[in-house]
Amino acid sequence: MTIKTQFFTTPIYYVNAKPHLGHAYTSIAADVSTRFKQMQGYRTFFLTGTDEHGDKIVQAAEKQNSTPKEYADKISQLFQDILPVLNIKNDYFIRTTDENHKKIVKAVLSKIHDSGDIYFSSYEGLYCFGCERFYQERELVDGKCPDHGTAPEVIKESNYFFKMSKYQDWLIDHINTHPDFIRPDQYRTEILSFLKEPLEDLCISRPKTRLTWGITLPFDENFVTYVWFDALVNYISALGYPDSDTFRTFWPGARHFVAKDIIKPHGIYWPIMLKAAGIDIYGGLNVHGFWNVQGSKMSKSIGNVTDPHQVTDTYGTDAFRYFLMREMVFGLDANFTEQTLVSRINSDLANDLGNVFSRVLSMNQRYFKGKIKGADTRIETQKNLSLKSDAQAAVDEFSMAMEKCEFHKGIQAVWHFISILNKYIDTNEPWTLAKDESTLPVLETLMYNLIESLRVVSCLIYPVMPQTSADMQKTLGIQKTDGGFYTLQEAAVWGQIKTASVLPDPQMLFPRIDVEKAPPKELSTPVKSFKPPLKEEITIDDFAKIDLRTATVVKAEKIENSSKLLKLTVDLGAETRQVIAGIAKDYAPEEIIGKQVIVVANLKQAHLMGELSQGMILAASNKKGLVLSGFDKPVKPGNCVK
RNA sequence: GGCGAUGUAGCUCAGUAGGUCAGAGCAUGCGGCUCAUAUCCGCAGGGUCCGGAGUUCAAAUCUCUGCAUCGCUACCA
Repeated sequence: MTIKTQFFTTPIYYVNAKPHLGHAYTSIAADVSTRFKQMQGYRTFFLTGTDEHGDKIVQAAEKQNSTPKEYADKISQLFQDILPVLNIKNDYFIRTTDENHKKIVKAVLSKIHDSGDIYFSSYEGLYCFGCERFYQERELVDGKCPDHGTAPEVIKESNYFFKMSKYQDWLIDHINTHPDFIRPDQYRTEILSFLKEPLEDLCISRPKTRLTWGITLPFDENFVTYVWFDALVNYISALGYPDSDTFRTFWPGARHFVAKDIIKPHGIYWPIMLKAAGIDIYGGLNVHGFWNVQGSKMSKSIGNVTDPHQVTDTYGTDAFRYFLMREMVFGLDANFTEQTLVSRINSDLANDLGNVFSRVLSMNQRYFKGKIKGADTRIETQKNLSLKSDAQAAVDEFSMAMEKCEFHKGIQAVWHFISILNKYIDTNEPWTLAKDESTLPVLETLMYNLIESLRVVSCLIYPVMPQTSADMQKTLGIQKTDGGFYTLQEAAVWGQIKTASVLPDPQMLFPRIDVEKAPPKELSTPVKSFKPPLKEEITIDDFAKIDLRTATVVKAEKIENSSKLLKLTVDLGAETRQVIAGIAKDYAPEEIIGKQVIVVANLKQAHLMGELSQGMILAASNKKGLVLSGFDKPVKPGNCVK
């Protein structure tokens, strides 16, 4: 018989930032799924890694006076170092700067190039030589580069393009015929709706005159490959595509864990790349949502906690893993707060799991000095004391949910079982049975069933909390060597705890966190950071170039077909001008007439929606929208503002 | 503006072949137990299921419309 296999991946993380909560979640989810698949008897391969090429890395490296490679080494190491901290067991860690990866990217590119799906083409764009990049019209400030203040030049550049459009219909069909291809469903719909529009071909190169930190195209020495083409190939290069056994064994049915922001490259580019290269399409995508961390509202302790190192240091790895898996519905966004985390730890882990474990084993200690007595099946039937079917139900529900990445439901199934155990104890009152010699056999049956149930619980929590699972099993005297685990099949077999063995005193699995004694909130100063980050420092001379003037709005009207833009006529004293302002969502034309505002008066004029704009009015922007600048006393139009 | 999603108890959310679907967990209050990490068990309070209209004998659940929030996108000088 053939052993079933499963390949799971995380995205390769871009090395321009340190690992944070989002990275931790994706990796933990993939790790949990991997461990679960192992419990189902699958052979698994779990891949993670870092994405290390591109402009941003070069720039970040320059800032630190190091080379791109040195910089990438450093950040990549951070991602590698956090894996053991989160108890993630990956089979391989790939880096896009690995020689083998580069080789395979080239091989795939050659293959697609040979088959005619890559073509050379030139296009025109606005290019700033200072930044060494193209700008979209709308990115420019005053028609100039926002960084250099110089007007970008229209240049013609040639690049290689990948004919994605050719495969659009094929992809739509593939998604329709493979319901599992993108999960959960909402993201499948999203991709399909995106595919209703014609796909544009993908630019996959950068000339070396602009970027050298990348993989040279195999068919043109003067170009490097750009962005996704390099990154996505990691999923097969890591397995040793094309010839290795590992690739042959694990590639079929591969599933990629990704956050919702990168479903386009994964759901569209990647399958088309594979198709074009004649490689089997991966099995599917598991798409998850974002963690919201309420930025500035958070106290320091909470704020720091979003650093995975901090939170695991404070609360432990298993508690962190549990919280992430329990709190987020896979696919939807969720909130991360320290308060919720602590609440989960106290109620679910300490009060429920930890307490029932301690409760049962302490009783067994007290009544039988830790010795495991057996269950009397006759008494069990008579008094209806069996927990077997409840355990089986927990295993079944757990399995069904985990299979679909419904981690929260899987966990709920286990906790429902724990709740049954508590009720079972309450109903049968072992402390009463212990007082009467004649009911000792009933007590023995009771205790055996409870301990057996703890065994089942210990097996089921393995994917989410491997360490706690092992700790429980050690106490129960059933630990596997080498951090092993029980398969679902093994776990479900009732009656495995050996009678006559003696269990030690239980240790406390999860101490309660005393909320009262928690660090006083007022002591922790909020860590606020500018969002978006502050721009580069400028001098007073730089600022002096900007000519700000007071102005009065004398006329305002909506621009047809525009949802954001208002056409304003402003009085600047010396002259009146027409200014197009993107404030229509927050201000009705009539309500701003007569308002005094600040205008950037020496801004180069531009056209928007066909309308001339001779300046720009200043407004504060926040989440809710825009608030116009103004003055607390009336001023004459045309005055300087400084 | 376009496309999509969401809107159910104080909080986080379950809940569609439309009829015990008005629920769970946490939080709150009361009662009980004492084996356990002041844990566990039971009970209670509290909701116009975003508003409105419609289909139906019957709608949180279907249709339309409005409002709010979020995401993507278009034009944010």
